[in-house]
Amino acid sequence: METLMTPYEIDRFFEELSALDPNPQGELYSTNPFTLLVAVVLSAQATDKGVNKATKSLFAVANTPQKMLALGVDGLKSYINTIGLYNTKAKNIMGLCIKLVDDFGGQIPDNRDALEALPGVGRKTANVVLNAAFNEPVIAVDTHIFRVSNRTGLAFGKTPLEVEKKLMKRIPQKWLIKAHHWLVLHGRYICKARKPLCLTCPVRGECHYPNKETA
DNA sequence: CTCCCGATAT
DNA sequence: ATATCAGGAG
Repeated sequence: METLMTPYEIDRFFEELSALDPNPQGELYSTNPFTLLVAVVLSAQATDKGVNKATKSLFAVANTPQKMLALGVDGLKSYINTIGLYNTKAKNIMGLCIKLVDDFGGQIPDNRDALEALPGVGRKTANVVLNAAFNEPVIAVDTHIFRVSNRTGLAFGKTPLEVEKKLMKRIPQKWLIKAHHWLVLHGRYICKARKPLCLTCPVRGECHYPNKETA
């Protein structure tokens, strides 16, 4: 049976991450809120490295909804066909651009309901935009944060939404905005899905993951 | 729950 | 060879 991190351990946990990386940045390439939104939609079940490779040339040509629409769905596909699930992503991005132009004057809406009403945008993507583009203290629970939370004992849950609600209650306000990036980066490079680097992990002292001696 | 679906790490 | 990657829609 796994145990939850104590409030004291949670504070230590983020103190450690803060000391190592005081100003954590996302690794998805973007130039404005619109390209951020598109990059996050493309990043579903894909590595950000692979997404960045495609978006570097795409965003040079199309950094607004209007310019994206001008490419046409097949033109867009020619840029992103190295990314998994690219057919549905291309369709969603075109629909998303139409809605941005028709309903929001080409701007990115700043509330979750409007964001989630865009094709291809669910709660996780909406939360990333709210956090990164509008500086709101929300946690977007992706595959990394879901795994890190359940492993370390930061928060347990069977679904991302369940984990998100618990994280919002358990993480002190002062860490909340940066916690999102810290947890994603920690999951990507240390608390990896396959071979977590427990022996050299900076937050080993606070972590409740069993079997970390053998990993 | 299934489908979408290429690149990369192991 | 297969698990995994800043998930979302039907």
